[in-house]
Amino acid sequence: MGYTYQYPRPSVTVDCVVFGLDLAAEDLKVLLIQRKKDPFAGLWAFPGGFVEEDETLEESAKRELQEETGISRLYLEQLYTFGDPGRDPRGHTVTVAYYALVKLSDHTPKAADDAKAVDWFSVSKPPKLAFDHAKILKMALARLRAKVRYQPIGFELLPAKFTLSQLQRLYEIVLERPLDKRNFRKKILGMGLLIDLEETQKDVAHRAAQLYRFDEERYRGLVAEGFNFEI
Amino acid sequence: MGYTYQYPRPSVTVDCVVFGLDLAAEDLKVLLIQRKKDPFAGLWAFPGGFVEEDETLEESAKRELQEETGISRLYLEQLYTFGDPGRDPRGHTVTVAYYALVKLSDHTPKAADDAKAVDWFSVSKPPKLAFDHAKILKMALARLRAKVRYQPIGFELLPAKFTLSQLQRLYEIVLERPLDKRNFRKKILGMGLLIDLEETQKDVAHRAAQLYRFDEERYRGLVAEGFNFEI
DNA sequence: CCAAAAGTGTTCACGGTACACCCATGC
DNA sequence: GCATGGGTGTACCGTGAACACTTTTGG
Repeated sequence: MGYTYQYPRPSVTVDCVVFGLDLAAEDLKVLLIQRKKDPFAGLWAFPGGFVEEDETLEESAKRELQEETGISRLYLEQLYTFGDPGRDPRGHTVTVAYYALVKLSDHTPKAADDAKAVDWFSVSKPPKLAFDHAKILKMALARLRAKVRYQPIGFELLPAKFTLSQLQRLYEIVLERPLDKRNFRKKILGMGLLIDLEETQKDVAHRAAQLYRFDEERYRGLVAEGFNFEI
Repeated sequence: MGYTYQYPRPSVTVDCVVFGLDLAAEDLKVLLIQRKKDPFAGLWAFPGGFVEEDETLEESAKRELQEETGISRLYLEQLYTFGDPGRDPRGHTVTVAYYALVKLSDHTPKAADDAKAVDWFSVSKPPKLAFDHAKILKMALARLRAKVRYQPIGFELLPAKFTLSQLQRLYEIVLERPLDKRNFRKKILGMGLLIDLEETQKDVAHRAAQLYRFDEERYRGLVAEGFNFEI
């Protein structure tokens, strides 16, 4: 039994580079799965797998993520397609890579999954990666760093309610450079995209900060008028 | 005869959206091929075809372009991968789309190719396109318009020697808005990326303009120092 | 001498950047 | 009362935007 074609066909897979922000450790994390089988048994890889019939690439990416990590709600965007022959020793495989942003708080420990080793790693010192996943990670990071500056995707990494300091720390972690507090607040509040929730942090050992949420609706409205988000 | 696999596999193709700049007509053009066979016989499509074993996606794109249009030297960049089931009525086909920039002067008539209808069309009024190529064209245009502003790829569309007015017209055509002549010159010359060839236009019925060429080497040097090109 | 495009400076407004202190809260 | 982060305003500078006339060349 099998499927026969006149010409050879490469396999098509999707891979997801899932980013999460660890505010406590002030670190950007990536979600990886440890491979049980060869090739690259023991090394870590992005969640992903074969594209099935009758599903779009994005559906495929979401399905694999759900199956392998239980993650469902996320920001997902196509990154790049890698198809060098030799990138998979088992045969020509073209992989469509996606990158995803999730709220780490929604998907914390994960390690004790169904016998599968799934874990978050610092993007700055990841374990040894299978296939060409180190190259994919590098490209995903570059894309995230570029995109976070001109699209309000950073909010996808934060809890729904966040403080201005958390938002600033997010940008500092992703962009790997310090930002001036007063200028940051002036700029971000000036855009009018944050809704003051009239609610403050609880259980902090210092003055409690104001909580905000991102005004998605207003953002769409402003974009329609030609507004450009920029940090 | 044939190739048999345990699971069904989508076909993998590449498609190239080739842009050329028609300075005489002040128009941005795209290179299309008329389909002889069904599906979509008679409609126009981007050059492209199946990815073969043992070639990278980019090699594949270049090979198809060479075979179908004779074009070889060009700027080529991956655009996006389209894989919706149903985008090809013959079966699930994933296509990795590239976009390319060529110097139109090097590839002018083309129409009288080996019985194949190949022609340049204005991007603003293309003919009816096969498959989901209208969607791909739209995305390629958006990418070009965005990228031309922060990467010096526009030069790929101009002859090696060009005048400042031609360069300005290029940006005006691609961005679809007028630019101020004095500000444009101030900015572009201020970057120090143009080499004055100490040579002027010939055979023009008005004051001959100075010719320049893009200083690729200096651009790479500046980028290494953290320079960002921007129009 | 006329048509056509080349070439050239200045002013103004705005946004980015630099920078330091007081405030509220919990322990 | 002290440690910890929260919250605030102003001055300067550089860049982007607006804007009009003179020069050169060929026909």
